[in-house]
Amino acid sequence: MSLSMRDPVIPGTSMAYHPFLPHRAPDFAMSAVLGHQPPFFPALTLPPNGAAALSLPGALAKPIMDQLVGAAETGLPFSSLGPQAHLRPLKTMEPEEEVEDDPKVHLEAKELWDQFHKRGTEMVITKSGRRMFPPFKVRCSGLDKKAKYILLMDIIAADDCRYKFHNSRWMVAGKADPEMPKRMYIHPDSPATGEQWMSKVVTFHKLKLTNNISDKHGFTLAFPSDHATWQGNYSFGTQTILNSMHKYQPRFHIVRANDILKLPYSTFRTYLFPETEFIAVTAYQNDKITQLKIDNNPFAKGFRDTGNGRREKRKQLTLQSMRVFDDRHKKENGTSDESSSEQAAFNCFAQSSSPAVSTVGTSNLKDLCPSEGESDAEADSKEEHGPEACDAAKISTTTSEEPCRDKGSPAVKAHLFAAEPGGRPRDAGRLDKASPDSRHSPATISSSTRGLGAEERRSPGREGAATSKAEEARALPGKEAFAPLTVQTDAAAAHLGQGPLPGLGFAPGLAGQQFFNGHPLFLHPGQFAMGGAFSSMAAGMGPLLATVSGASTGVSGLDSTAMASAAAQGLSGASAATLPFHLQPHVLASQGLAMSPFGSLFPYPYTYMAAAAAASSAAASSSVHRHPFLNLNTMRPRLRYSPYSIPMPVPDSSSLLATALPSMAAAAGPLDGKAAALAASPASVAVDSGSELNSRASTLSSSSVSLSPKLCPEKEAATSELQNIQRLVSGLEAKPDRSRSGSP
DNA sequence: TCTCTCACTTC
DNA sequence: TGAAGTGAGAG
Repeated sequence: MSLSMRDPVIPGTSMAYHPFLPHRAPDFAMSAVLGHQPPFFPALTLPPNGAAALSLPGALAKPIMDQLVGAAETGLPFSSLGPQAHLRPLKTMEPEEEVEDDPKVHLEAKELWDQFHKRGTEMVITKSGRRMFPPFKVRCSGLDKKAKYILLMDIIAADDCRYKFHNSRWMVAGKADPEMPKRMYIHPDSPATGEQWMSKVVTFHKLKLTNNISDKHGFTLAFPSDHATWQGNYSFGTQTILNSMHKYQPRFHIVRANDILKLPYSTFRTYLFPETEFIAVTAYQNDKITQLKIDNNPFAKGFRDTGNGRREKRKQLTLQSMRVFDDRHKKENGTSDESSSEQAAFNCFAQSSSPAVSTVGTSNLKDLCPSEGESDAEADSKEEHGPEACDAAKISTTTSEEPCRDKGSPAVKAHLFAAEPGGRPRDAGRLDKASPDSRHSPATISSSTRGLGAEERRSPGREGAATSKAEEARALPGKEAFAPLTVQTDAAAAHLGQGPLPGLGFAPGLAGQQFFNGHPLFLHPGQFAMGGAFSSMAAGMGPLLATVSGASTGVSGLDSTAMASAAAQGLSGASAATLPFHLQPHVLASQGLAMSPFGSLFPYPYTYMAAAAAASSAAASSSVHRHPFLNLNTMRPRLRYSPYSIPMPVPDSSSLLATALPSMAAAAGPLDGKAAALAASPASVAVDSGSELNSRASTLSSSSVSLSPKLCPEKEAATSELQNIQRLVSGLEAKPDRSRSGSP
């Protein structure tokens, strides 16, 4: 399908825009492609000094501005420009010929992410910028070896809430603060061939998170246009600006294009990994997360119990305090049951944390165990000890904390697509999420502007999974179950001429524009940013910016960071090592370009949640904006999703997988088989609308809720007790240091 | 809550 | 050797 097949932008409603250019560029480019003067061009014009106005880094500004805005530099209003403008030849603006590819993305360091998700999902942001931890790393497969791809990442608000850490858990504390300008980070090695990308793990460790709205790592620009759609700032930079105490969801995008200029005309495949969702904080709130990072981040090695640094000294001090406390406690209270029990717990805590007592190099596991009580033991054991200690450490199958709190993938996913009419905090909805471990599944979001009928599908499996807590629980101890939910946006069909699409988060103005619908990059004008590519321009952006067939940059740098987490990952998972990728099908073709039909998506047995990522736009309502994938069912189905859901670890079902994906099944380990089994045949179920979705969501929610009661009491009791102990300890120390107390 | 400095680490 | 990434801790 060629670009010419797309419907023209509806005059006065929405305007296509190029992320790096004034909004007119794309339209103009399109006009060039179409070979005619766009009739809808208003009188908007670019400032003569377009390039300067954009304040783009030289390396970027040059090629882009020269080629796309070159005409503007002459002072000519776009409206007067025609195909004869100084734009690149039509040919170069056309999308590359269709290439057979079927990108799949596997989140690396998944074990670590899972632990991260279980423990509270805190991600530190600082004024100067902090790297993400766990590091966002993915492995791609299914790419066309010869074709070039641009890989991007951005972080979007997960909901409209502000959070607070209260009583050892995250709670909604109100409405979200105004959203920070969003940025899109382009992997510095982009563009690179599929072969190059697939040869290594793609890491985004250079992306930093900051709360400094005025950080200089970005390039902000203001558009001169009066048009509401174009107001706002675009920023590009190595750092993504986030609001502290707000929840975010990283997204990964694959775009097959050898030229950044083709981004607007290329298919965006967006992948979401629920377990990577996090709450930005300026200081750690949850000790468990701190511990996780200390134990897995090389740079924090100095704080490990096994180290010789300050941590060790501090621990010793703590030990002393503990002894004092212990003695005093005995003298004062004698040995009542209560004290005994408390003491027992305390001792457990202390002992485990004591290097002398704990197994070599595995002290942390126990530290956390008592401190939090909860089922974190499993998590802790895994992460701290790696696989070897993990199994043994799996004490609790109930993610006590999880059920009670607002986390959980399956439910999350359900919620992602559940309507939230009252603007109900997504988080609230999440209260009923099931534990994340049962389904950390990557969500794939593919936006498409093709004229397919809007449909929503859900795999039967999801329902079963949602309702089957037992199974979920069962799955927890062992491996992760995957609850796939695939959603495909079909912007074009969904609403052409229908006006605003709240469900998708399309700005009213964009509703009628299919060209860019479903394109995350374009649907989030205010959120677009370029990241590290600029900082490391020479290496990464050079090629990217060199429009045409620039020499493909190698991906040598992709794997540069081998975090300690890798160790943990490797340890804990036999799964990680043996598992083939957790592939994510995505499907979408942006702008009418024919891409794999949805049907082709379902065959993938993996857990995916495809959502309408693209949806949001600067003009979109805040909630929608923040949640492109939410409220999908608030209106007519605009999404086609297929939740593969769930945890139906039935051996037999694996056969299905094998059938569907012989090669994959063969390669996959037991876990995969399970995951596959979980994924019901997507094609088989075509949910027609939000109503069903809602009902399903409801089911999920209710089921989750019902489960909570069972899991919480027990856990809470333990937690409470532990917390009491912790408080006592805290009382003795200037600062509570749960994980480090120890006793002789 | 946030910011800054510090000691420590990796690379 | 030094730049840069860490969490702790103080303010």
